[in-house]
Amino acid sequence: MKLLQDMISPHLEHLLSAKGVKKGTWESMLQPSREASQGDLTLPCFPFASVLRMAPQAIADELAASFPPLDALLSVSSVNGYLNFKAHPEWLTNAILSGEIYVGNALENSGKTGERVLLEHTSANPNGPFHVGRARNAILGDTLVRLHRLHGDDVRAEYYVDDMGKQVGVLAWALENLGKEDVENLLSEREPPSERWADKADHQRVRWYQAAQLLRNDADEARKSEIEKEIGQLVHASEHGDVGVLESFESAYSPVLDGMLTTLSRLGISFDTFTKESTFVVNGTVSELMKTLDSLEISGTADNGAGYLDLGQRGLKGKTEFFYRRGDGSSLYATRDVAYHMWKWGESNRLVNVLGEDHKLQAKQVGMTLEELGQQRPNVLFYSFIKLPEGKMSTRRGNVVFMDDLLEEAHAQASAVVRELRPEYDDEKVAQIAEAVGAAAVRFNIIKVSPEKGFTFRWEEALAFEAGSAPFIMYAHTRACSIARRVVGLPVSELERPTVESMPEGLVELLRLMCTHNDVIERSVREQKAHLFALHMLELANAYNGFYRDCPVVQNDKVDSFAFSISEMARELMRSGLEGLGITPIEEM
RNA sequence: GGGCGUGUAGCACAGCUGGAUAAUGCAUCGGCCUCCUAAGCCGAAGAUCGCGGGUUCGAAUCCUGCCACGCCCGCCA
Repeated sequence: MKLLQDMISPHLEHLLSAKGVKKGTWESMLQPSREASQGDLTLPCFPFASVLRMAPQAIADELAASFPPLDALLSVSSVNGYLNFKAHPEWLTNAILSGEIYVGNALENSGKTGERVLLEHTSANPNGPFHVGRARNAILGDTLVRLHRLHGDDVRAEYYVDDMGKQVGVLAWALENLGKEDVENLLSEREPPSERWADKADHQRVRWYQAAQLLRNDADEARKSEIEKEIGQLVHASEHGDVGVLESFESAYSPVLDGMLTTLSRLGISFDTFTKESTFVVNGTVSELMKTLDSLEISGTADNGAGYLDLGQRGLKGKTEFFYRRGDGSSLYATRDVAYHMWKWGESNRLVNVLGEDHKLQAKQVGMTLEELGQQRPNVLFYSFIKLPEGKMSTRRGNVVFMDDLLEEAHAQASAVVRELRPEYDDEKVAQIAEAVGAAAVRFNIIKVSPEKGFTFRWEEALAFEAGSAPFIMYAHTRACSIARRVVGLPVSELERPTVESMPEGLVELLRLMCTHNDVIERSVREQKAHLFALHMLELANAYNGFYRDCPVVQNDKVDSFAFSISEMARELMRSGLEGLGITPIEEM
């Protein structure tokens, strides 16, 4: 609780420096209490024992006894060598009602902090529909975009479009060379495509991609080498910046990308800018870059003329050679990525990338190369893959859960719940609620766990609508909305602030949590841990439910002005917080 | 073989810049709708923090060895 910390730090400094303990040695130790019942902030006194030659307990006792009384403090206590500070609920009330808690807006750039962040995420190859595995990147990335905005940074969400190279080449070749019948014959043993998505280009065209991949593996040798030759020529041309080929690639992948973006938009995910990988080949920055790399001290050349950097000289372990140019002179994906990053640094003063854990080595190589060129490394958030109970997901093998299907299923399940719980709602209302709840449940299920943890996708978990899920938070928010509606037109009491003695537990808990709200956003953004904020939102909703239980806002058709003010503030925080998680804060459910 | 990551109640997951009785949800057991939406609230039970050693006043957290799982180690993207 930074609010409280700012109040007590000067006094602690005064007391401790008189004893010869410097600020640097204790400042970082003043932390939120692990035991919430003991207080809001705690200073463990054990480390001072040897310096002061006193027992920790005695130090804590002495500090507690000599700490000056402050409006901000309800109590200072000493327990087992810990110095505990408890915030005064009346002071917390004052902080909240006087607007010291920043509500923020997750949907717009405010420029409050002056930070300009370029956040690249998703950037999936446009060769087929989004599956749940790929979606972790998009959900993680979009949530970080929103949290940065909530924090007050200016953010640009960017999609790096892989518009050249083999994957797109295969798709373009297939669309050019295979008829619908060829494709269906080749894929006759696969599950047929879902009727539901028959009109969606990503679902259509991925069949061509899959068919081509099958052919490349299973055709007779003559046909195989012919196909490889044709695809190879396309890929080669694209990598040398052949504009005609790049245009044909674009017309192959564009409808697929559009389909993928349609899926993402249903999850509330959108991008500000799209940058094509080929840009840096066509405009010459990649070949410029390769020349610069050639001149570096750690640069080397292989027998066939390929260029690499020996990153082992800079401490990289394992495979130390990082190739940036092929023997034929063309660039590699990573080379273009370096050029892309140099461009990005010109656009912004902070870079964040969201990448799958399979890109760790690559990202390290790109980062080290940037440093070698006198540039900074970007911040990278890595995540582990989502698996199915049957194993790894793969578009190629067709072992996937499509995001489109998951969202449809989530909508259907949510719809069933709403119909059962609220039989009085009409179809339109049910559909609107089900859409918000379904998408929220899917997002939250992924965002609430820390990214480095691999997890297995299970339908029953993704579609749980109970405590610990998005609907739980949404529900607390609708309660606050319901109160706000109820209050309209009723007589309102004078605003009378209760004293500590008359504050029920549920109110105090809510006040404390609201006063940590901004701290959690700050930390989530700084450490790139969206799950911390997700868990905080669960706690906030839980605390609101406690307040709802203990503090009736409307009683005997009269409005308690104080309770209503707190409820409204909590409603605002829940609304903006839900938006920060990419959840639509609906007013009824 | 080398590098990186993960291992916490039956299941899932938080805590990992060392600090108190390891937090939360599901599942289990019990209680609460004449009262602002019960998708809720209150309570009970449930944990050798993968295993062994070390550092420390104090270790889930740091170091080290081992075990299990995941990802990577292409002049692919």
